[in-house]
Amino acid sequence: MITLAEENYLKAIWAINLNTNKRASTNEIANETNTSAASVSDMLKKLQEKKLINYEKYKGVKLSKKGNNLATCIIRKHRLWETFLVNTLNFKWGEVHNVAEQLEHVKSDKLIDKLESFLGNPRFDPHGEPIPTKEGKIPNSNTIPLNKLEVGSKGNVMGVLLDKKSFLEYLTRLNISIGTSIEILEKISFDQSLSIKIENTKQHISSDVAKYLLIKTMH
Amino acid sequence: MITLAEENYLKAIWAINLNTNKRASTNEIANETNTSAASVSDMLKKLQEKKLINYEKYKGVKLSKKGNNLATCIIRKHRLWETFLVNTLNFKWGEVHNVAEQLEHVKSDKLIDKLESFLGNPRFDPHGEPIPTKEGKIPNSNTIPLNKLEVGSKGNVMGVLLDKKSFLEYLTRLNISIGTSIEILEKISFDQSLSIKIENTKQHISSDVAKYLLIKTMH
DNA sequence: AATAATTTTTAGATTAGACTAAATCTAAAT
DNA sequence: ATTTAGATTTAGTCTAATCTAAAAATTATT
Repeated sequence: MITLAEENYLKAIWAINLNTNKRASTNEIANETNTSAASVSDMLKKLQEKKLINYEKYKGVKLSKKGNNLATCIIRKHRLWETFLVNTLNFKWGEVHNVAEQLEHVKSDKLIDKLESFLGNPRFDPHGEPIPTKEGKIPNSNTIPLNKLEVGSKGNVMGVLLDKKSFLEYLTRLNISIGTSIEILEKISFDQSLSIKIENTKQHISSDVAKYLLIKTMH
Repeated sequence: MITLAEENYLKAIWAINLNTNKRASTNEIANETNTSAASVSDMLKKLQEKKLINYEKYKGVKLSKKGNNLATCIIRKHRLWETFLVNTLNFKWGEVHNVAEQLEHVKSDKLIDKLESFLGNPRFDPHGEPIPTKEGKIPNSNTIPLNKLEVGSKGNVMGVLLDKKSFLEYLTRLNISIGTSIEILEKISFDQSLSIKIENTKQHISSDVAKYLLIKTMH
């Protein structure tokens, strides 16, 4: 049986592995889970014991096949619950993260399957992130972060890479949500900030914001 | 902050107080929570410390005002989630208890309020049990257990007093669900078992079954 | 009323998950 | 190649929630 704390560590390692594609370090995990390096070190031994990760002292960790399946399953639950909260219960997209973090740990395969079909088998959650299938496949959205696009490109916002309240509320203030059309007018070479046209209004955003916005370009 | 274990103890005490209307004993609570009397004794001190119960050594416990409010709130969540599982996700009424026991601990007032209004502010759950309101009021159903009725009475099943899989599956086999019409044909004085007519079919049930069936009589 | 049976509490351990502080290892810089 | 800075692990505590076994209190029985 897997505990709640273990699930949260797996999720953290999954997120680090995903972004950087290299072994997660003890400090990175401590940072992601808001715990101390010492606690992480303890927990890595337990997860190794349960064959959920590949761990060598001082060398960082990767999820094992088994650990990856479990983590993917938790992400699946998180994103389906977020979809439920926004689409069915009319939560705003910035309010759902904390609640979904609790709901994702509820243990019942039947529940999540029935929830999925009730929601109409969605492939993306309200932030545009792909929802893993029951088999663990992660849909491809063919999107690219806004900061990787060239001046002149046009496209639509398909998702965000950061599920953080302050970020999402800022987007709302900028009038940006899923589907919003965006065109890059100018890139400032000094700080990589961008002048963009949002639904025909000119705005200026930092590169920090741009890197978390997923765009599907037109071609 | 209240922990998961504390919530479960409050629920257990609530259930015992409800049925017997007297102080819950250590052993009763241990039985209800599947723990040892020693564990209960420890926990009662903590709950007393937090002013959630009135506890005197060797004298049993009652919920305090504060403890009762909290317990009612948990029951409310449990019953709303059961309603969701049955009405929205099409679970069978015998399958929902374990899942609802997990969902009831999710902490978010907004979630439970939105869920309630999504479900159409139901007053009774799929087992016919009253759902406490946000203010803690418990709707009255004007029902009476089947074993308290006299021979010749007619009525309809409005709920069950036992949320246990084997019991609910047996009811399904007897063709009994919420709304089913029932008439008492004969009561065997030896064992208090009953001959009843269920939707025009004759059946025989034990007094153990009868006492958990809530009937609304016609008059 | 004294004794027996039962219930409840206390005492002492255990486990999971966290922490701080100290020790050890790795990697970077001189 | 040392030294040093930074990362990681170990050692030792702590708290919450559980347990068993023993002690104490209450209740029931003769």
